[in-house]
Amino acid sequence: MMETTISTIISRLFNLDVDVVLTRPDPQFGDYATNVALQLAKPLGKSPREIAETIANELRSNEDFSEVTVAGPGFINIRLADSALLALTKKEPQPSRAGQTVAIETNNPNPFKAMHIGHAFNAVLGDTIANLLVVSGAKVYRVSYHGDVGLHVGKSMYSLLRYADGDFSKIESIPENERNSFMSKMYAEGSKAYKEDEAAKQEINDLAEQSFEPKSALYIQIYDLCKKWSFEQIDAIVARLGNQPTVYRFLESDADHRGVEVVKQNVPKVFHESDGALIFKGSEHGAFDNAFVASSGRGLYAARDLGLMLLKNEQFHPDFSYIVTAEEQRDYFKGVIAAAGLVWPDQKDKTVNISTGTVKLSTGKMSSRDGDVVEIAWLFDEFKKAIESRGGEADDEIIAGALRYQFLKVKIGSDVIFDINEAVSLTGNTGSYLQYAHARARRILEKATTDFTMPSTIYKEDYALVRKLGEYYEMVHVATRSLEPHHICNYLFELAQEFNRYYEKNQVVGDEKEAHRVGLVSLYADTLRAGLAILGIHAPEKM
RNA sequence: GCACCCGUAGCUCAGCUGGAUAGAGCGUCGGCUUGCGGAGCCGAAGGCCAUAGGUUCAAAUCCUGUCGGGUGUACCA
Repeated sequence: MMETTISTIISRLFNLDVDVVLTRPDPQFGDYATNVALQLAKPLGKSPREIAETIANELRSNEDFSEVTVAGPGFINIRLADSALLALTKKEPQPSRAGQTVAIETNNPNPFKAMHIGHAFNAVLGDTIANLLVVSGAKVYRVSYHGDVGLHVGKSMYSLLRYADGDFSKIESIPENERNSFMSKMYAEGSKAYKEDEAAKQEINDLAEQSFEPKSALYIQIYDLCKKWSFEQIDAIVARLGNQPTVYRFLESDADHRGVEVVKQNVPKVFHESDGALIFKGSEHGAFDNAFVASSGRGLYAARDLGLMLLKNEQFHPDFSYIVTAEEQRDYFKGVIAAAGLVWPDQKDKTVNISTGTVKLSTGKMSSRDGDVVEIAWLFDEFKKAIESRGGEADDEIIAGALRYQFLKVKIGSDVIFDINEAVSLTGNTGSYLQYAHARARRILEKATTDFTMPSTIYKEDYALVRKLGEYYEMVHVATRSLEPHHICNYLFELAQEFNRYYEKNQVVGDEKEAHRVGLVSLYADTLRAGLAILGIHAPEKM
């Protein structure tokens, strides 16, 4: 590592231990830069430039460096020798989580409700973070978790039972392609009745209770069928979005009694009785006081999350367990995680909540509570139209690429303002730009008339591109360490721009340097494909 | 009320373990196409990085106040 080389030199010269940080400066300055001399100025009582010169002198004898200069207030700028710069392009990302086992929820839409764009956002983020964990060497289990009990089930069942009117076959005969909107409608109607009609509210509460212990055979028939339909829909949509399949589906109905058991066993050590409910005083742990078990004795969402932790441990024994949720649940999870740490001290901080922003349309926030639902199938159709209007062919992989990129390019935690026209425009910093860039590069390789050689020298016109290619492994390291996919988006976009600049001025096929240039194109196309793969975006050969 | 998050170009966002002239996309304006895919490339205009202080050789980045916005605040999930 270059950093350690430099810090070794510093400790020899000045007898001081410092963390050397190398940055990528503006190309005019060099390939790497460090400001250690500025940091050392004070403890050494010398001028930073003088210190920088002393260090630079030592570095100049290193054969990996073609030029070491001191600039500005005392920056040390390093230019790499061609061989060293080319070596960077072949460097593999470090497996910083090798040996770790992790579980991560990569989707968790509730059955009986419609899946909207917010679910897609969450699923894409979870899946991409899972990809980052894989790249960093962890053994990754992708799981899902679904709320198959509770009030929302009562709302849907209210409408479903009315629709069936005692006859199960009326539900059973709903054609496959109408099921999603049918379920969505059933939930909306139940939701409306709950708000507007006191009698309906009573009935829905009872039906919600029945999601734990059904009272009629018809309830069970409808519940089981619609749950099955929901999961079929969820799996299909998630696959269409380009997510890797999950290996296990956890259900709240299974987590519930395990969680309640845990809570009851830990009164009064962790939980306390208050107004008949069992609560955790989250306010003493940076969260808020929250009921885990209701006064009725019924387990609540928080208890189920504890039960889920148990189930995950039994299944996978993960070193870390990641849960990706919207930021609204941040304090809630802070409380649950704090409680879990007290219940199981050896599991403390094992569960990590990654909070995301919200997807908003220009018209406002979208949710399944009001009618302003953006269905994912509709989004796919819009993308398809836009791509085809450009004369392109749009399959699901192309569309999912555009959609995923839109979600992933902002820093995790930020809101995504989803402007359908912008998302669909396909120009600029978009998934389609990158997919197109890749397809173009592959076409060049296809047309090449000579066998390519891996570049061994760097011509003047190659420099910017080669340097960018050499940043890949560093960028992956940053992204995997922080579990922030947007770094990859930014990098790939910059890389593609750099290549397009190169390609604009330098002919590849037919040029006397063809073999060399085709080698560069090949390196570029492979890098692009590798980066896109982490994002879960397909790199097409043609489009 | 209290807690957490946020405020960077007209719009949408990067940059924030402090460092050299604050970047990109979209939009606007102006160029480039007799060559491998123009979904492209080049250029211009556009910023007291909300605001007032503080720490520092150095602040968009750290600290504090103020203003503005968002989210959460137990028996929904």
